[in-house]
Amino acid sequence: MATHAHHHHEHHGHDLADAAKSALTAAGEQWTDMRADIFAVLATFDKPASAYDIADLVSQKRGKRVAPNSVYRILDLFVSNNLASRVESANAYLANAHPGCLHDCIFLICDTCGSATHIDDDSLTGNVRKAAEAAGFHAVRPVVEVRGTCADCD
Amino acid sequence: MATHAHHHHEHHGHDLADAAKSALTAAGEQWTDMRADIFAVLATFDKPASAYDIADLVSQKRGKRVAPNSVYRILDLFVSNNLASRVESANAYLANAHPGCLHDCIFLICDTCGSATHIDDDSLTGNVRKAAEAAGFHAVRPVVEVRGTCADCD
DNA sequence: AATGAAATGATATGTTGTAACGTCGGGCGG
DNA sequence: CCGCCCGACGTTACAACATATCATTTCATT
Repeated sequence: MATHAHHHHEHHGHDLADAAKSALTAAGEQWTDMRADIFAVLATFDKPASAYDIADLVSQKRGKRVAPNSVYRILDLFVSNNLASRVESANAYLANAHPGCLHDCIFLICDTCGSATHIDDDSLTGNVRKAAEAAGFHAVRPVVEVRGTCADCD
Repeated sequence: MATHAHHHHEHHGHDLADAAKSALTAAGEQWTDMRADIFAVLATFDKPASAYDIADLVSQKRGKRVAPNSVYRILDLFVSNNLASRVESANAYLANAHPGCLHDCIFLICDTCGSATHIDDDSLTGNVRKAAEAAGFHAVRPVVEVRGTCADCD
């Protein structure tokens, strides 16, 4: 079973945006309007959002075209600072519900409805890292994702 | 430590192509020239190969353009029949060294040299599946990949 | 205001993946 | 042998994802 010593808030809505802002500014980065808008849009998704999805919605919201380019830049920044994660098997991104708190994330992606849920299991991802190190590999970023069907779609 | 009860041959070269052919025909699929060529090319890579890489090389080999389209079709077939795996975090494919033998694979991908090594640890991937099921998720395909640096590049 | 650094915009292009439909050839019933 | 069907492959077009390059804006600092 999963055991991790610390406690998480799961932030939501405005609260989440605040936490994101705090985490980013704490890292010495700016919290600009553009970044706020992109984070806000990303946070509305319950499934992984592609950079182009986000670009479209932010463009609407601003009444002015925002190029994918800009979105990618900011998503990369978010990922670097744990405000968001990239879901590799979906070429898409998810807002992190507890920004500033570092984990190796595990994602469960439903192939039917597309929703993704996030679980933490540090012992499990720790074992993944250990297995890699045992093979003489220096693990930097474990990618643990599970494709399947969620409880609702079963 | 990893434990798995059965034993693997690690096939190589012609031996590997033979094993692939056997596995595919055993599944009721045909082993055509095109499929043989694509498998052969894929097997020459020690790092994940993109469909386009493969298309280029097979085109050379045949002296006639082979469209990515065709390559994807055949790669999908290979993946379905465990002759190859898709490396999600690299958008690329690897030949499976022991075709016909079903595992949840773990890949270690070096961000420096691009090489990928494959390890099996059924207890580990089993735990990933268990963690997913515990969350009410029906796991079909675990994706466990580790980005980092290999022993040679350290 | 002038400067310089960071953020964003604009444009182009590269890479990855799929859809739709046409053609070829081998097996099979007639 | 003939016509038919079906699986494999070809061709073209396009959709989706991602990055490169350079210009412009913004804004804190001087």
